[in-house]
Amino acid sequence: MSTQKMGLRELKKQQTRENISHQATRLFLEHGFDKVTIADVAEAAQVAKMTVTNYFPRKEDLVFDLGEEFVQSLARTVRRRAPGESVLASLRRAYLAAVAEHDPVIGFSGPAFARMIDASPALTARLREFHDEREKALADALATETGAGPDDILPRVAAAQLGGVHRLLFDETLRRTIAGQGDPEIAAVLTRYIDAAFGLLEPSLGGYAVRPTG
Amino acid sequence: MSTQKMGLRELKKQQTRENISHQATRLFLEHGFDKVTIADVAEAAQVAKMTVTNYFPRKEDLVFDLGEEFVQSLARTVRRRAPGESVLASLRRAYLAAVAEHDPVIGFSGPAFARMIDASPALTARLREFHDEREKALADALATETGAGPDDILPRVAAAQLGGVHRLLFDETLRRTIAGQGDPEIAAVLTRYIDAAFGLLEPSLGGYAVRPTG
DNA sequence: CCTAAATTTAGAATCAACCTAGTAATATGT
DNA sequence: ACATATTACTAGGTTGATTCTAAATTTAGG
Repeated sequence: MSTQKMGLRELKKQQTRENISHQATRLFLEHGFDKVTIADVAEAAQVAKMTVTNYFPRKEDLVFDLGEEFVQSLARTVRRRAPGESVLASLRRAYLAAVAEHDPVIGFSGPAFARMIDASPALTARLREFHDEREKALADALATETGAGPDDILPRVAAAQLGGVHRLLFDETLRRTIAGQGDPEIAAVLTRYIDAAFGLLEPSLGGYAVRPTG
Repeated sequence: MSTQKMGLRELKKQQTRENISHQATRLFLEHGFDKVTIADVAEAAQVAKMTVTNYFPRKEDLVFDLGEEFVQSLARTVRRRAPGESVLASLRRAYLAAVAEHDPVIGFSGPAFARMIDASPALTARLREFHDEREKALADALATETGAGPDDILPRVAAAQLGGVHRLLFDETLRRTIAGQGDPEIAAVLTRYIDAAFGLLEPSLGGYAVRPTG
């Protein structure tokens, strides 16, 4: 990931990718996602169109740099939860922490970015896909953690409920950001919403998949 | 909706639309969604390409004829629930009924159709969008039913949980259909899954939005 | 029959996505 | 250091969904 142990070739690839991504983001925020073509991005980054497509197979990928991090976030939180902690408690704790630091991964991406996503059906669809992947990753983690079989539906139901809450709060963060509210204000509201949403899940999931102590 | 009180023009439009949809479905099931072009559909239906696009703005719309029905189904069930019945109970009852009659709207669409969707990222994405619209429609219905304000998140959390379960069961139906299981067999499994999934929601949502008696 | 409105058509333009063959740069083995 | 194999990049073209236009056709309503 870092520049450690990286040859000249890897370094240049990193630079090319970053340059393309940077130019694309700049153009998208300036003119809107749909108004900027792949050719525009290629020209701004001084590379061939094909090079843009090589690094970012879909145009939407130019926007969501944190996609992989986003997809893995819930599954990772669950896997790393402390002994004696339930899945629900670990996710709630992690979410509160992310809210406190205005983490972009939960939606604190700034007004321009939020507007750009909201204005583009293609980006909204891609975001939906990420939510889906994240839920699937969580379901897999839950199945592994609880030793459930492939036909056991409980991990998937739990993942749907938990993923649903996270998606909801993400959308709310975006919505309020677009409405012009500041991050601290949104964070305050989210804290209350977290209590309502996770609190509702407490009776059904509070005792689910508590990691054994020791 | 019916052919009642319909002039010649409306009738022909209906026929044109049905013809296009029918030819498209036939071609898609035969060759796969991605292998058939809009031009192919237009040629088979003996109309101009533009006419296909006029009736079905997106290529995916040629496939999902029951889309609007699908989107409204949960909200309508909730609005029509009996006095004294909770939202959760009404949805559970409606789902069991749909399973019993192998309703296409919950995923009983036949192996060829299921495979077609599964094989096409565009159709999968469109289906995701429908799930999303359905959840939003349900959230609106719940907000109206409970007289919740626009900043009340409870209806949206409930809709996310309920919509999540429905999406899960839909996907499971598709998955098993693709795996070659017959409708009766799938219906039997679903009945058990319904108990597990709705049962898990019982403690959190069992008392939510019970319609007043009288 | 005649005119207005709606529908359908043919044709072109745009652009994302994909493909291919060739060129340039880097890495590797001697 | 040099030759050769890999890998990255480029240039150019193809496909197909989507959008737009103006013209032709069809229907509705006098």
